[in-house]
Amino acid sequence: MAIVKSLWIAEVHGGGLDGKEVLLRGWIHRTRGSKSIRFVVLRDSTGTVQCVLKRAVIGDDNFEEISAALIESSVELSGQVIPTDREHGYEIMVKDVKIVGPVNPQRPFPITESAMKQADGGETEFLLDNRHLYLRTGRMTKMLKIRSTIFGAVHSYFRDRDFTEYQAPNFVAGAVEGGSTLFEVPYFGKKAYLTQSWQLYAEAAMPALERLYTLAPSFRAEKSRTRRHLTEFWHAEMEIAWADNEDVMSHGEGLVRHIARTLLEQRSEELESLGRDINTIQKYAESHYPRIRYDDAVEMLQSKGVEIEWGQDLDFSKEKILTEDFEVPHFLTHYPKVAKPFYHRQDPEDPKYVLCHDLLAPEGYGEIIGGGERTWSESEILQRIDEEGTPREPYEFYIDIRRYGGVPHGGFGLGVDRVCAWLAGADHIRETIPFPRDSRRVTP
RNA sequence: GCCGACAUAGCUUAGUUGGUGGAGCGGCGGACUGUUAAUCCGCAGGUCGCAGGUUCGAGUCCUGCUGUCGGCGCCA
Repeated sequence: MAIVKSLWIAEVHGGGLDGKEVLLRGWIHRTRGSKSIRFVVLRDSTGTVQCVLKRAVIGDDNFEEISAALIESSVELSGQVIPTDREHGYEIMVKDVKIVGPVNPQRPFPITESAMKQADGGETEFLLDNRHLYLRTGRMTKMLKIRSTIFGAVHSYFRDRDFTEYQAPNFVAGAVEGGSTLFEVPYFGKKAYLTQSWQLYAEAAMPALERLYTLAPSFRAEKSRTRRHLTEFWHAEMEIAWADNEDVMSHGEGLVRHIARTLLEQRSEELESLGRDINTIQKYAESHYPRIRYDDAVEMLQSKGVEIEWGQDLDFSKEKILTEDFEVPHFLTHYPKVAKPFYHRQDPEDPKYVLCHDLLAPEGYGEIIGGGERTWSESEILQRIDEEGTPREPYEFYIDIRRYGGVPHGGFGLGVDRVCAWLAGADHIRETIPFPRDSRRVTP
């Protein structure tokens, strides 16, 4: 082919190429035609364009070949950009075409219109089994771009504020919380576990870096069957020295707003084509996120007739009722000490509570952040561990951080996939990650 | 861990009180010089998830198993 430089399809639609000859590379999205004319809708990572192939122009051999080519065959073609008043804006009047990677008619591309029909806002077993092929369909492609932008926004938020990115090991010896939800892996004759959180290791580096963050996978062996749980999920976590619960919360709010703002700037088109109302995201990007104390939340629930006792953790069914009253994310703070693990610092003003917070996303998406101020003095941490009945030994290194110049500090963890699901308006967290892992699926 | 559904062609599905399993999409063949999920004609494609049972006869009724989906708990 005479033309060397290939263009993106988005560049064609960008205008200014009327009458110019271009080379495009991509995959056949749709194809239809008759004995002497063929229409191929070509797709690349930037969009689609209709290409018109006439037998009289490209010759019999080329014409037969392109007419026989199935959906998802990869092709390279060159032709003239022509404006059209039909649906597409611009088309390519093709002069030359080459099939690069054909599709065997014995095994046509399995993801058909009928398979996709069910996928709109949900996923079928078939599409999950064929995830490697589903990725290239429009809905997943948009989701992956939104996801990438969110990941980028997490990095830019922290880096613009002088946080240092810091990595913790993924193989660990113990749990952050619970213990029942750890994935055990054999480790040269010993037992190791996949990390549930970066936090304990982050606290170790807190006196060195003071402001640190990570964006890494966490693993939880929960047999959860819900639309907001994965066994392998992406966790954006931060830890900051000389900070109290309020300071940490304002970073949580800042980060989420920054993510929403970045999406508006860079992915409005994708969001809208997934059916998301931009005004909704605008609200999330601009509003202040209210704070409610646990006690007030319990009262609100009781006034709605929900049966809840003080001291009980707020489970999802109760979160859902709470979120009905809010149009923007909101923090729940000051949980009862009995409901939270030892690393949450108890409130010096009332030791029944701990200085913690959860950020709940509206529209029924629920918890996206969990964080708070850490128990930072040696005496308090020993007291909290002992009163929980937790053995001290596995936490010696954690206690050491307090023995050598403990300072007030705190941090939070944000479920990035949950944020993707919420902001993109996905029905299930699985829609937001290329190869979702849950208690029943590790393939493909 | 608990509760509830579902399983029919490559995909999405219809299938009546139990009586020889249909369709649309996709594929193949043909028609058509501008289509838009192109259209029109034709063809192929099924161990009705698996194993038992009831019955003259089971996709349909019963039991068990497997798989999947949804919800709860747990959490991000």
